[in-house]
Amino acid sequence: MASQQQKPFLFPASRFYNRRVANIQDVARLAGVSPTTAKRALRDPDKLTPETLARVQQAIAQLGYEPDQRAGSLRGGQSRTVGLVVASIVEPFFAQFARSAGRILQAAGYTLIISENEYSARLERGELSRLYGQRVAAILVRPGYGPESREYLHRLRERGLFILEYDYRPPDSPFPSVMLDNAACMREAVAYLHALGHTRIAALGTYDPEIHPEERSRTFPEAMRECGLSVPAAYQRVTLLTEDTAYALTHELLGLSEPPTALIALTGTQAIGAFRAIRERGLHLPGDLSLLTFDNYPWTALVDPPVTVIEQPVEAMAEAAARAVLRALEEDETSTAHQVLAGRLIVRDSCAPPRRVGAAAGC
Amino acid sequence: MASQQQKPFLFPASRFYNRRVANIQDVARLAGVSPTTAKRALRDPDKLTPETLARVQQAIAQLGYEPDQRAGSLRGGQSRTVGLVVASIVEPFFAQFARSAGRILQAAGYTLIISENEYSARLERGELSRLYGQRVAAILVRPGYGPESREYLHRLRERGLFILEYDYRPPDSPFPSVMLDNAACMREAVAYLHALGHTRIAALGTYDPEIHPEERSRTFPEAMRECGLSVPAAYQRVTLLTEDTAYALTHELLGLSEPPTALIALTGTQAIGAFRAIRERGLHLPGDLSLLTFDNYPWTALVDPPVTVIEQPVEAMAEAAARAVLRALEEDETSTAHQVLAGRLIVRDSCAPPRRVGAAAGC
DNA sequence: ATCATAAATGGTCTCGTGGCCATCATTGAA
DNA sequence: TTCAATGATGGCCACGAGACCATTTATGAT
Repeated sequence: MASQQQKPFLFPASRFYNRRVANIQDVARLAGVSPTTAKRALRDPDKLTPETLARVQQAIAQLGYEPDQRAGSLRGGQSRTVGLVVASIVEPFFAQFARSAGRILQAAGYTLIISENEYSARLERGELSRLYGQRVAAILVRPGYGPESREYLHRLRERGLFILEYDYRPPDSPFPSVMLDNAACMREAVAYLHALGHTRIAALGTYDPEIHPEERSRTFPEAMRECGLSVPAAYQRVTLLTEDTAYALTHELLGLSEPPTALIALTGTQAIGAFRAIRERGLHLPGDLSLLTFDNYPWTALVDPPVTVIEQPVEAMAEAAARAVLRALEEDETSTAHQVLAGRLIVRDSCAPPRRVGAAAGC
Repeated sequence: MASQQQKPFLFPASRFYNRRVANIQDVARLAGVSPTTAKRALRDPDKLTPETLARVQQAIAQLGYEPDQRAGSLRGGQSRTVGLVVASIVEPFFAQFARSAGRILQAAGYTLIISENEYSARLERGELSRLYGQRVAAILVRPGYGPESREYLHRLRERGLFILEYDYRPPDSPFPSVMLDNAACMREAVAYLHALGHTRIAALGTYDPEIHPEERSRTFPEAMRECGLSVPAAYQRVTLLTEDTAYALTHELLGLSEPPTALIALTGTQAIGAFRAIRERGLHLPGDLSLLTFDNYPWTALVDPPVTVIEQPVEAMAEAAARAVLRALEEDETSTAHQVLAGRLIVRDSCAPPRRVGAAAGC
């Protein structure tokens, strides 16, 4: 036991009396070498004679020494830490994304710090600050709605952080991104429903630049137009990506005098709300109504009928994002690429031709 | 623009040329005060004359200065960072736990670092090391199975970290803990099924000290005994808490010559596997079989029939855990309390009296 | 006017590690 | 024997903020 008397330093909190943790100096002292030599045992061991190396390693083992990452990163400016901002960690899409991205980054020696913005740029602003306080080297962000964090993201980039947006990308955002091909997915969804004979189709959420600027909502009317359809004004209602608002909106839409015959939920969470509302109204899928949703969550295959979904390549998206981070941090490659990944329509049993066929048909 | 020429220091990575981030010295220089005074503008502003304060604040705003948390924590030994080890972040129980605990800790100025152990102490060991490398002040851990991390947890405690276990607690573990009252929940579940007339009840997983040391499995036979029932040897099969193993086990159990009339899934994820297997065998709930599961996940209310569940007070558990951390870190209160929280049986429609009533009945 | 007191401000060291340069020892060749 | 080259090791400072003590300045009482 060396180390104890050398310095009479007391930590502020009484809990830490006697709790000094071994550092590289203690290791060096115990091994009878200089701190520099001790460090080399960790960083480039071949530079030491086998005997010295063994002695230092013995000391490390004896003291249970483990380097302090904070101190190590202090000099370089950034830490081997990456921030991940998700909208909501309880949303499986984000949980899976976090897991996949985290694994890749960890394998490369980075630690992920996750935070939530609840789809709000205002909350995001605070989270970004916290992450910057930790001097993360990069931030993967699913941007929240609103302008409150945009300027700050730019400032972070100027400070040397690598910023990447995923899942959502504000208009004209200059940051590299990893996105689902929302337009193509929406086209495929609409085309599929149209082919079944639907003309009165509603998406759970209409585009709104402030409240609901989602690409899926924006491209829905375009996809409809491509099939020669249009979205009735009564169906155009702004909502959020939460279960409750989707539930309320579904009730509203199905209460119309000319209700939609097919519903497209934009996320798996929305689909839960829609599903609840549909059941409450005593409607049966797919006879009374067709339902299609983004996100291939486990439960969608479990309910009756199993729900037709558009599956997102979550792992591939997370991997693309993580690899972009590694390229930027380790190879200095400041790409500004916008990666777009394809989704996949998985047809199950929640969609069928509409009951009472109206005027339009064919395509 | 001060700061540029003062030091000709170049960061190792070329990306950081010219990217020096403002520190408190830069602020002080710009405001024309000493670094100490500049710091005080942040920590105890009342100690400054209003004019000086304003000048420093102006400088802070102009430079966009934000303190480096790493440097700040270096001196004190620990950082304002807390590690959270979950088994799997895609399991909603853990995602919710992480969210709730994270919010409380963040509100108190801490940052949460999440990592996964996949129910394995071996993997956990590595994650703990990573967390310790960041010098987290505390670790909330859902322990993985196996001995590989126990000694290390003790060492971390000796180094001053506050360790708390939640959701699972190895036998004789000395660390404070926050647990569901698994025994009571299991008793209630078994009593409920028994009251419906079931005698052939199986839990999805039998206690095994190495592979499956879950309290729920351990207390299941006890709960059965209290109702005068016993668990047939054929039902006693060791499994894991994953969907696939639960799926396989359900198939096995239902393939027996005397299959159980009621199944208890130990987690929501297990329930998904069980549900799939039940459906594949063409069995109908609750007529052919009763199913009851831990975890009140959203989908359990959505499927047909809605599944009877035991709800865990996830938020309360997370809050209890987070508060324990804050008490330990801020008030120096090293409690070793084992908190146990009650679950709640939510009866829905997946349980009914068994079809062909065998010998036993009543209770 | 003088001194005591408190308020405001500054100086200096610490934390643990990484990077760079200096030093010392050893070896082999001229 | 001397010199150069190489290998092994050590010294020193930077990083950014916190803690503590020292110093300067203002205030008020005697």
